[in-house]
Amino acid sequence: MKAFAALYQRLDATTRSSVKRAAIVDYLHSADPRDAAHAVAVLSGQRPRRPISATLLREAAAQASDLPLWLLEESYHHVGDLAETLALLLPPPARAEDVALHHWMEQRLPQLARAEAAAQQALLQQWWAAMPQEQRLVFHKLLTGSFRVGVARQTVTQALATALGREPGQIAARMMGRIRPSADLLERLAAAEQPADTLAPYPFALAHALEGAAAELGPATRWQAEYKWDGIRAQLLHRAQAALWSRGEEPLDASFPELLQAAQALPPGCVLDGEIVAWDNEADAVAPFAALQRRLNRRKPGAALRRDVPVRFLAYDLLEQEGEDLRARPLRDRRRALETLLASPPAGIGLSPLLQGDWPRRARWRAQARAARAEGLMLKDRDAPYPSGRPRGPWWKWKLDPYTVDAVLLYAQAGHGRRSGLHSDFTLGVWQDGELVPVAKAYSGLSDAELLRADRWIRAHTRERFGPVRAVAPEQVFELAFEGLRPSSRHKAGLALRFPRILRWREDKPAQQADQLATLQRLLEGQ
DNA sequence: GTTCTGGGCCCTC
DNA sequence: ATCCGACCGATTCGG
DNA sequence: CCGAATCGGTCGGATGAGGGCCCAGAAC
Repeated sequence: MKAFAALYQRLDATTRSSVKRAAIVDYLHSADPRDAAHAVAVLSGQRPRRPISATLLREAAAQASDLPLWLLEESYHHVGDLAETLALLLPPPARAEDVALHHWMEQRLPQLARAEAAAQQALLQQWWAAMPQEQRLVFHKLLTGSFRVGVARQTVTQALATALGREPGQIAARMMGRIRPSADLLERLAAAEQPADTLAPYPFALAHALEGAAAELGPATRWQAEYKWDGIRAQLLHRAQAALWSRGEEPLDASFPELLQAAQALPPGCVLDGEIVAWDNEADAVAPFAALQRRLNRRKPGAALRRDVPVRFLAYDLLEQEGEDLRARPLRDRRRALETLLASPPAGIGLSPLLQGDWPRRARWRAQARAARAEGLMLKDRDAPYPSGRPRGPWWKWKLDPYTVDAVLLYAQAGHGRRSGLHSDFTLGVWQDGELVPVAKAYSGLSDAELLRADRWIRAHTRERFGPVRAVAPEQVFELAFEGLRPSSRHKAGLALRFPRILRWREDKPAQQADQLATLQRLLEGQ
């Protein structure tokens, strides 16, 4: 763990990816392969399930440091990071022993997870007493689950490629899906042959938002247009078995068994890229995203739920056919192969239709997108291979224009991490019968300078404090942009905004001129 | 003792 | 999802 | 011609709403 803690410190001390890469390479060269395997898994975002609740952890830390719980909480609010707060407050260890990372991951953390509450705290006391101070932070990061050190999967991939002397592309392909952190992980990543039994997906192609006019992309015939469905992006594959993967590389097999069954009817050795959508059988159309959410994260959807919320996989790309990787072929070829493959698709799998026509015609498709339960259109270069990651050029999302609303700042709360100490988290409201009712929280959209100015204003105009939350004089108006509305119990207004963000600070506008709740309610009904 | 509720986490968008 | 800001590498600018 | 400024592309970090899961503690 000593070497891993040192690696963490090197990663944490810089924002330069070149330095981060070098630090990981150094670590991989010197670490025990068993430890390296776990380090790779953790750094690339594969975190163990939380072995102890935050409450028990805090209590144990309060006891170990002989501090009252409230003081620990207060310190946490100032530091903004639980793992760091605890690392700073605990007394120095009585003795120091170095336990290997793989031992922590394979023995001690599972042991902690299995233990009863009292035993968990006893174990922590025992471990803290023998843990070198500089290892605590990393240890707490492993415990709290929030292992964020600013290392992208890609950084880890590049470091692995350097350390193992392989192409980043090969490493990236082998890192897809779940990583098994066994002692031979590095060997497996470096091996010349891809294991035949893999059910791993391909790296997902992602798109940038289109800025400017679509016509600037060139002739419409070069661009394939489809709806941007409001569902869950996924790869559905059939190799030795069927499998379904989310964009975050989480297996979705358990949640959507009917899609797996459908995939088994496809010829083996094929991988589809597409969108899982909820389906309205009566209307024979896509159902709202909210319906789909009831299916997501279900361990085992019951028959009633499956009947209530039927789903479909709308395919729009074919990445593999008869075991052959098609990604290098131009989209027009892949699309043709996809249409042939799905000429008479199994129940549950559909073909996402193309939206033909020139740019003005496509602008009209886009204008109607909301009625089709789509968020806009996708525009894809027919001559381009399947993109890896999110490059600029081959794929664009041409979303609907967002709605806007002018809302009044009601409450503010301090942020975390980079934002700790700044009141960056705003709750905003609109008018109803002469009162302001909260409709949304928003932070993003202000520059650092504006945030600093807003923080100063908030401190000077606080009316009341509820713990970390301040109620402020209802004077400041912010223009919010959002993608849609839905009924909500979270906010007093009874509705919530989707993807709210601050467009600008309307310092020119008095609070009385902010928007009315009725306006938003009408918008919700009209949607 | 059983059921309800709220908070934290973690996934989607 | 969204957004801002920092960094990186390549290209252009200016002395 | 070479170093400095600039620019597009990427990456990192901090944040929204909603639903399921899990656990602890309260209510019945």
